[in-house]
Amino acid sequence: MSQKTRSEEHRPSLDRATVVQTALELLKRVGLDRLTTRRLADELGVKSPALYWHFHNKQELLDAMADALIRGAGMGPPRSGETWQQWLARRVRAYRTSLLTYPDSARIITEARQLSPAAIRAFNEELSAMVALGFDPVQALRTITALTNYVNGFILQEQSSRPPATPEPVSRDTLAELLSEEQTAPLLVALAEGGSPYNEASFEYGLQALIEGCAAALNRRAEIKDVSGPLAGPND
Amino acid sequence: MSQKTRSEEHRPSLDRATVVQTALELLKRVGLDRLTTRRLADELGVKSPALYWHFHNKQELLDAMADALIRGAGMGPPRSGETWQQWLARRVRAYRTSLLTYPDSARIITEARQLSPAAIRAFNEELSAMVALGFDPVQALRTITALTNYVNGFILQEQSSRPPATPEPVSRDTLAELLSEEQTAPLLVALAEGGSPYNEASFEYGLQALIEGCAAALNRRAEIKDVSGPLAGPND
DNA sequence: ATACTACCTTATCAATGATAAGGAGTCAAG
DNA sequence: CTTGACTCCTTATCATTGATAAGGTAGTAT
Repeated sequence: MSQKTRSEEHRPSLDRATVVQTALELLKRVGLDRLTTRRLADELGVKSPALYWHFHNKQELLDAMADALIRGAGMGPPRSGETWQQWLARRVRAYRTSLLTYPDSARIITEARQLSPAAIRAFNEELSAMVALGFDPVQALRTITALTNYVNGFILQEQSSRPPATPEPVSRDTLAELLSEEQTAPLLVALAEGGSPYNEASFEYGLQALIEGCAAALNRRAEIKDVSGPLAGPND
Repeated sequence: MSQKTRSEEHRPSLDRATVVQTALELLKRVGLDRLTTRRLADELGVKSPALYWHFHNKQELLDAMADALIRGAGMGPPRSGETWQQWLARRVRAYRTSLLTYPDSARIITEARQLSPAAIRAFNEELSAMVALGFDPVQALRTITALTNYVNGFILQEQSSRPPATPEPVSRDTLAELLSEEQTAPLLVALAEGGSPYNEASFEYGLQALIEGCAAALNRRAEIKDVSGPLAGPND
């Protein structure tokens, strides 16, 4: 009774995977606030209540979308010969690049309530790889957590300014007024010389800083361990 | 005609400041998704359309709330004798502590469309202080940006798991199952030894790493400048 | 008195997430 | 072949929520 050899015909037109896939495509075109259940149902050639057969509610669909976004964002083990710094930097860049192709993706991810077992397992795999590279588990988790929070925060801001509307929160002319005619206001100078705080260079700055800072913390701990007990792992 | 000596009576029961204040109190009690215009109006002893006299739409109210949250989150110049590392760390901690008293505050801030001139000016003040401490404007902006994005990302996750419901995304027992009985899974070990990735220690780890990494970048640039041209600013 | 402005109310929308009830197809058992 | 059950979708219908239109009331200015 549980083993159901489904015949070829009457294959249900929907399943979770296709719904999620279509939802992501729709998201890419119209953004999160126009991603309504009706519109998505239309896209699937179906009426909106049909979605509730496959998902308890919209949040569950959004969770599944978040999961798909994360899993499509290039998790994976380090390449051979890569330092963990190179690996994690590559991974974080891939994550950002991937998310930037979907508007509001960071919002969806940060508001997701829970991820799939598969995603959690993949995450655990990464921790294992880090441990293999010399991290202890707590540091590995905290390092990934820090990186993830940084990227999410960054992308969130990057995506919150609508592309068609304002490339920056406020136009530069308006800013000049606000800062009371001082053309030497550091904010104006910084924007003129460094561009938007949400460009590639700005992203790299924080990413490198974070990774470097984690490396420093890791080295300190390694030294301490070396002193207190020379049983430490592969610390080159 | 513009100078209106308002008589004592018939003082309008609402103004933006009180609406924002009441909205923040309501937020603290019920959270963002129950912060509806009707409920807020009730709280103010008024009918919901009255709000639209003071705010164009709900987003504008949320923007004002974001602004109030930011301005109440302890911006300010460094204390005398403080290194910029100490100053910024203190500032970021105060920001987090302050935001954590309001549920969903990070969501409100990251989704805000624009801040008030006052907030922008305050931000510019901070950049000025950083420049006075040896930053060039671009680095100052990028450093603050990085820190802000990290904190926002962190708090967002911290606040996304509902306090009454799940203290962690998944319970530890469930996790154990998911990770296929391996009690040595790094994720399990890390959680057991280091606690939730959204606790104080985890926050401090990333904060310190980020600040330290920025310091390293700053030092590198200072050295380069020292070599290429000794015209650099107040550099110790 | 008249007109004007500031501020709020009542009535009403449209959009959206969600549910209830039911129908059409498929399958297995008798 | 009929019956019942299960899967998956539809039609009808809600309740909630942000928002607007139109109007009223009280002061203020002319």
